[in-house]
Amino acid sequence: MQAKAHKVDSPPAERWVAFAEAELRAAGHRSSAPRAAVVDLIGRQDCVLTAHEIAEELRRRGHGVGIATVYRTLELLERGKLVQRLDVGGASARYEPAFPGGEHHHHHLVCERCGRVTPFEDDDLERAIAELADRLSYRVGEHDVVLKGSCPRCSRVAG
Amino acid sequence: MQAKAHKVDSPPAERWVAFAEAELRAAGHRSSAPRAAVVDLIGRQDCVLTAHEIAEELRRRGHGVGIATVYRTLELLERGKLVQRLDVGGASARYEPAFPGGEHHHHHLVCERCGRVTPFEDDDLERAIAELADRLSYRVGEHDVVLKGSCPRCSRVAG
DNA sequence: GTCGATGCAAAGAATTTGCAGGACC
DNA sequence: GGTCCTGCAAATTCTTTGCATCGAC
Repeated sequence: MQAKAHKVDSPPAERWVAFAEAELRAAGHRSSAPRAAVVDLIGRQDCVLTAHEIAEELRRRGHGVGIATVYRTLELLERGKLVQRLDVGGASARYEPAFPGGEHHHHHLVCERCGRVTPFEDDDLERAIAELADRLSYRVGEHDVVLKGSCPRCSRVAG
Repeated sequence: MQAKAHKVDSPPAERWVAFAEAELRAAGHRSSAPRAAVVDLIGRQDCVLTAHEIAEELRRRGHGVGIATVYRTLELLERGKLVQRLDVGGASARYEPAFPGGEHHHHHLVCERCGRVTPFEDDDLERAIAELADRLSYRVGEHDVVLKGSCPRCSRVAG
């Protein structure tokens, strides 16, 4: 339960991609190669991505997609709760696949030195948040806790 | 412990303002009216403010301060750990006074409907985070948990 | 054939930076 | 009087939007 506790079991990419495409279709959207490429990339990445990173990676793979299309697709996915948007404090927002019913729900640690984003799950934290929400008479929705700190590697190197 | 649990005791503004000014001075910075106005406003506000809000409020009070100066002052304060920067998901960053030694440490709830930001404290959450950090062999620094949801008022109005 | 989707480029918004002049010590 | 600070405006970066064109259904 030490250094590898941060490794959340990798989400079933294929399942999410199929699900997301079906949802978009069901919502009355047409299918298209650029959009499919974006959805596919998001589903297969294990780390959170920025819009720029998505566009860049697709270009590298030869399927150049306009940055506007990337943003429009992300907005669509976010509205359908198919992706989770993260604000980890950098200039740009990051996105990751979201599963229905809160499956694979997790949070993130951000290393302030190297910028690495590490997912984690924790039942105690979840419970604390739930009790908290009751007490505050606040309805907490799809919360995402972003903790900032220094990852093991960076802590070792520089205090 | 119900609807008013979100009211954290208001921070001692005067004390923070004096402390921040002393720290800046000690760090070798000169004093100036614009910078003092920014520090003073941050210290007296009970809610988190954006750079734009700070500039706007100061202009309203007749002490127009250039937006660049506001940003430069905020950066200075942030580097000295005199303010805490918050990314609550909007377009712009928000800032609030920070006290030495983690005094008045708290977190925030953000209402996704009305945008209101509400501070809260919670020992259980704090404990869960501390244990978590150990287990992950991650060194968690000045963490700030931002929970998003729907505040009591908005929940009552619209489901 | 209609209407949504795309890509480019322009528009916007937030933040940073260059620079000339002014203020502090 | 030298150096730091300020304000303006230009530059950057991220994101959104207008519009003509293309493609799915």
